[in-house]
Amino acid sequence: MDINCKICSTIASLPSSTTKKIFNISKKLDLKKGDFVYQEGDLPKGIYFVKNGLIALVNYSKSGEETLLRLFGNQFFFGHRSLIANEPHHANTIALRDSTIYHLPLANLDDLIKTLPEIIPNILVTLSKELRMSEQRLHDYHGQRATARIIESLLFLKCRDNQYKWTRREIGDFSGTKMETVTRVLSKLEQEDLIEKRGREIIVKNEEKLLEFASTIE
Amino acid sequence: MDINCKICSTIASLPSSTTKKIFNISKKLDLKKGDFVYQEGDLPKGIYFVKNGLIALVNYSKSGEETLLRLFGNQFFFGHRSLIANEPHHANTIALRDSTIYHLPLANLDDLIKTLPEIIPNILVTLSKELRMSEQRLHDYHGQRATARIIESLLFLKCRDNQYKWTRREIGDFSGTKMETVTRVLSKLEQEDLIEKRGREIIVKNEEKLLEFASTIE
DNA sequence: CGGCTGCTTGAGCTCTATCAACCCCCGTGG
DNA sequence: CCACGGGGGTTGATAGAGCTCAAGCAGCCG
Repeated sequence: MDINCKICSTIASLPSSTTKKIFNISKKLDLKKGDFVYQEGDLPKGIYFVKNGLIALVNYSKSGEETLLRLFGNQFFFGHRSLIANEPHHANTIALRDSTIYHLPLANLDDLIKTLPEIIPNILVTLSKELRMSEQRLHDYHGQRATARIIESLLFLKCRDNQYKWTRREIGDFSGTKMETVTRVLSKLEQEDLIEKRGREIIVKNEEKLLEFASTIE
Repeated sequence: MDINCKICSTIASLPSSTTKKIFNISKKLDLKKGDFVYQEGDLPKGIYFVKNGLIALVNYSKSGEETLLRLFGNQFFFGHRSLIANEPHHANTIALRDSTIYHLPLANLDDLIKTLPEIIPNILVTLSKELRMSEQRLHDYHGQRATARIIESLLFLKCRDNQYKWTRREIGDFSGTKMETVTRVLSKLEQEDLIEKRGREIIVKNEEKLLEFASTIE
C-alpha cells in the first residue's frame, strides 16, 4: 500500500474507537465473490464498512459495458455518497472476492449526523479525495491516451489490492478501454522491460519508469 | 435553470441567514473575465462564494489541452474540495465573465468547522452531488459516443448559464472532444431539426428529443 | 474597412474497437 | 492420470470514430 500513490490515497483512516463503535452498532454481512450489496436505482439504506475483502462500485450501460468507478478495501466505507446526496444509488457495488462487511442502517444525512457525528470530518475528506480522483481520471480521458490510462489503472488497482489477480477485463473497465487493448499495451510494456507477465499475473518491474513512460505519451 | 436537469443539480441552496453571514465575514473580490482565482498547485486559502458571475474549474495538460471540470454560477461556492482534502488545488479557477465573488479565508477543515459549522451539511451534499456528476461523465467516456457527450454537455452548460455564449471550444473542453467535432455534431443536430444555429448562438429547439437522440446512440 | 476570433468544411490519418481464431492455464470428472 | 471444458488471454485483420492539419468563411469590434 503505497502512501505516495497519488490516486490511491482516497481514504482517511478512522480512529480505532470509532471503528469499534461502528462494528458494535452495525450488522455483519458475509459476502461471496460476485454478490451485490446494492444496485443502481436502489434507495440508500445506510453506510457499509469493509472489515475484510474487496468491493467494487461498478456502472453498467445498456450495452453491457462496465465501468469501474471506485474500489473499497479493508477499512473503507461506502454507500455514503448516495445517502448524503439523498439520491438513488447511481451504480452497483459488487464483491470482487469473499468479503465481510458491516451495515449501519441510516435513513438520511440527519440520521448519520445524529448517529455518528465523529465520522463527519472523515467523510468530508474522503468525498473530497474521491472527487479529485474522479476528476483526474476525467481529464485523462481527453485525447486518446489509452496507454497512459492503462498504466495508471494498473498501478492503482495493484495499490488497492496487491493480492487480487486483476483480469485484463477489469483493467479495461477501470481505464475505459477494451480487454484486447489492455493485452496489447501490456505486451508493449513487457517489451520495454517495464513489466513482466508471469502466467496471468502482471509484475511491475519499475514503477518509477512506468509512470514516467505514461507521462511521456500524449 | 431547469431543476430537472439531472446533471445540473449539484448545488444545495443555503439559507439566506447563512449567506448573509458569509458575506459579512468575507472579502469581496471583483474579477474581470479571464482572471484566475487560484491555479493548479496553489495551496488552498479558504472558500469562495459567487455573488454574481460564472467561474470555471479547468484543468490544463502540458499539451495545452483543457478540461472543464466544474462550473460555479450565482450562489455557488468553490475551493472547498482542496481545503477539506488538505491538498494543493488540482485545477485552476478562471472567471468566464466579469464576476463578483467573496473570499472567506480559512486554514483548513478544522478552521472551517469552527468558523461556519452550519454550512457542513450543505458541503457534504454538494460534494456528493459533484462526485456523482463526475462519475457519470466518467462512465460516458467509455466507448466512443462523442455525440451523446456533446449533447449532454450542451444542455448542462446552457443550464448553468443560459446567457453566456458558450463557444465550440468550451463545449469540446467539457465533453472531451475537439472543436471541429463539436461543429460537425452541431451541424448534424441542426439537420435533424433538434437545434438551430443563429449566428454563433445555439438554440435548443427540443430538449426532450435531444436527450432521446443522445440515448439512442451507442 | 481591416483584423481578430471563432466557426466551418474537407482530406487524410491514427488509434482503438470489433470480429474472429486460437492458445494457455486450470479445475473437474471419468 | 488423462480428457475435456471453459474462462481468460493473445494475436491478427479490418473498420470506423474522431483527431489533425489546412484552408477558407462569418460574425463582431475598433
